[in-house]
Amino acid sequence: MGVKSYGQFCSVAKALDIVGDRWTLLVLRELLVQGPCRYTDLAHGLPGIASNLLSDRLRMLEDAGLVRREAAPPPVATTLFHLTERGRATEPVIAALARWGISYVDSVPGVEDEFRPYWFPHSVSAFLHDRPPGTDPATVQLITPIGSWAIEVVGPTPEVREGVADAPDLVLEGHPRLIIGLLSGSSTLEESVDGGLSVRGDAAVLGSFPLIPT
Amino acid sequence: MGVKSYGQFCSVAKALDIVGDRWTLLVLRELLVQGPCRYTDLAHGLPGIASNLLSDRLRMLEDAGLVRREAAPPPVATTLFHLTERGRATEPVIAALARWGISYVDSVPGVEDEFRPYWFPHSVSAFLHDRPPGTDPATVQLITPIGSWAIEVVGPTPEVREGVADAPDLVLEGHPRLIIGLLSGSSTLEESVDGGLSVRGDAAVLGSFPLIPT
DNA sequence: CGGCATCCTCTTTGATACTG
DNA sequence: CAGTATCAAAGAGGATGCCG
Repeated sequence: MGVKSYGQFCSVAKALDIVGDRWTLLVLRELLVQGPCRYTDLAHGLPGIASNLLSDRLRMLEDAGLVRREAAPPPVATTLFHLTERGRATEPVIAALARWGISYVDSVPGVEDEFRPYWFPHSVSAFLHDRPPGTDPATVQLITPIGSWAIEVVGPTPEVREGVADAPDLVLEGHPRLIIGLLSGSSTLEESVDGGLSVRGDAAVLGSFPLIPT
Repeated sequence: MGVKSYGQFCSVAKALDIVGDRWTLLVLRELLVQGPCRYTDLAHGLPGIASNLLSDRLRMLEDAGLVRREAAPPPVATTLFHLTERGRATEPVIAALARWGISYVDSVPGVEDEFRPYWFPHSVSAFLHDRPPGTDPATVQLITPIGSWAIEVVGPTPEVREGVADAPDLVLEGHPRLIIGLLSGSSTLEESVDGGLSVRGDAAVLGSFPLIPT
């Protein structure tokens, strides 16, 4: 099982020998954003995966030393899948993919994509970057049908946390799709409002907002 | 052609919808490290790829706007495959994979991997990082059967260039495998010397060398 | 229920051969 | 040089069954 090695003396090829199979990187994404998972948690976060494939992928990741299987104590009373240190080290790969892929999230409108609420803050933080020195602190509150999150730019690294901030400079309310579209730059503020996004507060904050430079 | 979409509202999944197919990221690697390529240059840099697959991948990358096909003027007189801006933007993904995969390059000793000399400096630079302020400048000369490169740490970002430096602090000579093993930390200096690496000069330079922290 | 294993069909791949 | 064409083998997807 697993796919044939590329057989190249190149670290990119070697990496893909291990995590390049279909679904593998998404299994790692789930473990990164959900933390330790039961088998069914993983299956739920990977809609469409065949059960035998999830099983195969977990075994391969275990063999490669990226995932560890642990029998959880009574309250859970089942096996949990954990990332090892080496598995957690794939985070920069996932993050790079998340940043590159953000412009495509909005761009397949006809298809009804699956969605899990806990993916959303991860998508948002993927295109925040360290603010340049001298930037004013700012808080942007996101309110969606599937949850609320606050982006807080206080220290050098912006943080996305679940919940509602005290005195946000800006409140964006609407479908996650609209918020992603606006923050990623694929829609203008005007287009987003036309599409149904509610914008309250100081929209100028967006201008100085620490997005990833496109 | 191409693999079925994951159908997830997640930027990682969207990215993998486009670059997640087998061979696709390696085609991008070739275009990144070789620059604009003819079809046969790509085929040569991707040993083992079937011609129809290379053809498919190039068409998919073109359709997705990552690659542009151009008729080159007379001296070349054939079509060249270029990366677009969007294609070049995958570089952080490739780099993250290269860094993560570096520890596996050395670890499949039995297999005879394919090798292309121009991959080597790219592998080396993948695990160099910006030096901390106050680090002394240093030059390390690499000499291998397939070429020589100099790592120069002068400005904040180390540079790998082809050729021979004037007065290197350290010279490492041997098979690329040995050098990668040493620089990536998977072999000690002693093991590398035992394995046939020749080390001349100030080996202490390695200690202060700006490697990616493991 | 959680964690698979099996069986079956369909798509993608790999290898080789051939062409404008 | 830059692909197509063909075909066998492998992997993916889907359904269902099993076992603690």
